[in-house]
Amino acid sequence: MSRLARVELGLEARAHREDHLDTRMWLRLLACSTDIEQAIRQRLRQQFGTTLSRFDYLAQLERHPKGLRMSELSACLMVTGGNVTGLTDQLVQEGWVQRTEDSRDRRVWRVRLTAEGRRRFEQMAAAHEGWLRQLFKPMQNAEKKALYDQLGQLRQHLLATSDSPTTPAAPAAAAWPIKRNPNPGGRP
Amino acid sequence: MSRLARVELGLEARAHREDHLDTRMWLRLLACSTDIEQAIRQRLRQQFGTTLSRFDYLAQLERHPKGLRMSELSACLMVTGGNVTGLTDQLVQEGWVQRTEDSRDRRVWRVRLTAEGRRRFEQMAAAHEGWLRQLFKPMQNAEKKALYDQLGQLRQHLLATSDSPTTPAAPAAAAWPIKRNPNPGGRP
DNA sequence: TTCAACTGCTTGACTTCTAAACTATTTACA
DNA sequence: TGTAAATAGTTTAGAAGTCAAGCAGTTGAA
Repeated sequence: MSRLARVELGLEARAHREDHLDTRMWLRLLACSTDIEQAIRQRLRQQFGTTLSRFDYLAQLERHPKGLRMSELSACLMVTGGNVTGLTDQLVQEGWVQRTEDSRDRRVWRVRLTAEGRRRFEQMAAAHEGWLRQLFKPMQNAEKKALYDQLGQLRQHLLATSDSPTTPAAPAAAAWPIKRNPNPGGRP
Repeated sequence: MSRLARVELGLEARAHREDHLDTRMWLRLLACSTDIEQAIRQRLRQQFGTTLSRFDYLAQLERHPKGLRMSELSACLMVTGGNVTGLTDQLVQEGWVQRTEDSRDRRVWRVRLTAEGRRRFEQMAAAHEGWLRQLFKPMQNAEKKALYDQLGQLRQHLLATSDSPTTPAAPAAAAWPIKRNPNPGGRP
């Protein structure tokens, strides 16, 4: 057994037997996700010298040959605009993507893969799919399909809930009974 | 609809229709996990002024009243040792946890919750469970149970696979056909 | 037509995580 | 016993993320 398994299944160990099913489900979901993510991250780094964020970024562009705006990338990748600016700067400098101006609105950048970027991304994508095939090899196809469908339903619920006005995104001014880090901004 | 949903379901948009089931399953799993994680993170920050990492850290300690070694925390939390050192420093300074020496081995620290830390954590844990209940409210109980079981099987497979010698953790010296960022370490 | 409000992106200060090198201690064994 | 290897934890440089402030361009209403 791996070291992780010996120490009570990692993050999932947070679940007490008496915890609510909701909590146990979430911790298990998180643990699976983290396991896989770390495996992918490691392989991307070792075999391609790149990171998961960059891979995700390129993957979105590959889906959209006409390019995407920064703000669209930001939404697709579920990260902030500042982050997209930084990633784009790097990838442009390394020749994977290019920024082009939008003729209608001079504020916007349209980003797309370069030919070279596309070629390289396709290699990574093929490897990526292979890794996943290997990771999920022990699962029956029916199992996979069932899990895929369950997750689809969960996602629907989540998206629906997140819009509902019954979930105030931010309680006007939340009480903060807890002292914040008195030294924000790095080591002494 | 939320902004995210309009833009093709976020990370899951990476999935082509023709992608292998493995890929689609992973992207969907990741998307669910990210959605929930961001919701929890936001609430922890707004309502308790703390972070998910700290919450996870405290949760592990709460499960282990006798305390844990740094290395055990590192394994449980699935993060590196350096990270645990940093989190511990903060939490000690803020009075949530305490380090005590191990009498048998002077290299090891045993970390445990302070009384105050435990008291405060319990408040957060209660809120946390409430948030999850709300997030998963639209799901049927049978659905939840099914998903929980599916994920359990997946986790078993993953842990088993990660140990198997057929998955070389690190190919001896991987080819790096890709030029690394020529300017490592920030902006020009 | 002009100016206030909005939008799209960038910047800068900061946090959190990683990987890898380092220190201190323990263990194994010749 | 003495020393090499292993182990526990810390440090450091760098990646990647957040948030908030700022700037340039666009829009809309007086």
